[in-house]
Amino acid sequence: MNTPSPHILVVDDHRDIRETLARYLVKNGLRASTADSAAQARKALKAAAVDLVVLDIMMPGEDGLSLCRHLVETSSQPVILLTAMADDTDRVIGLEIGADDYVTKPFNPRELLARIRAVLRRTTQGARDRDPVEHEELHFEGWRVDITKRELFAPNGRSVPLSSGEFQLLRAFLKRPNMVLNRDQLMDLTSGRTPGVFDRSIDNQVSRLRRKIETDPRDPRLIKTVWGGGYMFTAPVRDKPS
Amino acid sequence: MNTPSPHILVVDDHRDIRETLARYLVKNGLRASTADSAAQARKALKAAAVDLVVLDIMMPGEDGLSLCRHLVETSSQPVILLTAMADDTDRVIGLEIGADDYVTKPFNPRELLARIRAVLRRTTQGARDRDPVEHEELHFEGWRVDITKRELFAPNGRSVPLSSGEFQLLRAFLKRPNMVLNRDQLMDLTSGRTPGVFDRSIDNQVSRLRRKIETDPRDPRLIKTVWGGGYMFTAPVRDKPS
DNA sequence: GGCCATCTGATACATCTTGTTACAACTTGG
DNA sequence: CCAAGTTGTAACAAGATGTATCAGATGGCC
Repeated sequence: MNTPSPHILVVDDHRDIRETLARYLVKNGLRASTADSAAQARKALKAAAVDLVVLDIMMPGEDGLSLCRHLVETSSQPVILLTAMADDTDRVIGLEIGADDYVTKPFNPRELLARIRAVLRRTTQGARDRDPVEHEELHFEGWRVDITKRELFAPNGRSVPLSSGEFQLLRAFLKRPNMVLNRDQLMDLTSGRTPGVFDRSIDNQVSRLRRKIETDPRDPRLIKTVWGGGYMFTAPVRDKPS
Repeated sequence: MNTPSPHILVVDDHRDIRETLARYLVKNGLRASTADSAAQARKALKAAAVDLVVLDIMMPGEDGLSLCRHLVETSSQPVILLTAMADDTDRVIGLEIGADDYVTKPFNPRELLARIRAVLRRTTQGARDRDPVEHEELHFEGWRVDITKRELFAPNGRSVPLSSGEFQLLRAFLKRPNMVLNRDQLMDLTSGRTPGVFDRSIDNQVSRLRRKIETDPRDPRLIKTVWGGGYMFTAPVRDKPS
């Protein structure tokens, strides 16, 4: 399990489209989950770390456009809109709201896949979808992380010892920078177990990690808290210093 | 103006399309130049710093697709392909070659403009200055807001701690300056939940935000109250002056 | 095994955040 | 000026978060 393949969330109220598309994406090396309404989509987004959302804007109940607006405003996932009407007005509105792309039904799944890949290519940073190299090195703000050797080096070059759990947490953050990860997702990405009801272990690990990598743990610049949402790593992460 | 407006190169062998589109782009605050063949396009690319290329792939002489491939491989300009045929195969080929978007003729100029803006938004900050993380920075009245890092800096440079909710509210305002936003809209833009009947939470958040960013909270200069309408942020907001 | 250091989740408690409520001040229309 | 409705904000409570401390668990070492 080197680099997980990008996870796509397909939101559409038509069961056949939803399922067919998801299967097609999986067959092409992506991970996919589905939702049949805006409400369900919100739940799915909380349950797993999603990298891109394919969203039908014409759905009963909550408007797709409203969900799209909310996603663009508050989260960092790119959005590709899907619609039955080939109406120019709606196309433009979608793009102006901030969706990353727009595909009209009936769509060619191969085209949608190409667009998904194009958007991912532009939006993912770091080594997210790069080939697993044997010496995976990540850099941020002068820090250097050797993923395979599980070592962390401070900007001054000194090695900082991290425990296993702290390292897994850091790696989870580095692979998804600028993305809010809630406690369930972090638990899944680090230990893989299911969190208890009053589970504070992630909070503890974050606290311990902060103590080691933040200049001032009381005013964290790297690992931000998003109240009611989780945590977010914010720093330019790059693959190798050029 | 601090940041020069993006320069678009329109490559098409139809004079009317070329000129009309260029005029439309200029009218909408972009700079534009034109070329009627792949050869001329290459000259234009050498003559001026072009930010994005709109390229008709069906042209006499050198193939548009070949130029597109060349651009994608050797330069960093994003490319939007333009074509007369609504053939799926060509669409997909274009995207797979690495074009950033694809529009079929006849096209709605407003849509093309929206797509140009979308592509520029994605590519400008990222690839250009080698910083893979999109550093979305907004400025108003000496204040500086780092959207991705969720940080606010006062005119004196000192960091002002904002809670998660306060930050989301400020961001919603900054993205829509001089626009009256009612409580439902603000609720949707910040928390995404549906407001109760006697919901005063927005009022409270506004009050808390004002306390932090207004010089005199009792005489607010930045966040105005519109009686019976909502609130409005009024201050010249500009993008990162780089 | 016995000893020790380290790691990690659980617990507890201080602190922070936010929606709710209440009430005073203000606005509007008559 | 009055009544009804709207807004500002203090006070409060529920819930979320930060982290010190502790107890098992684990693993190295003799």
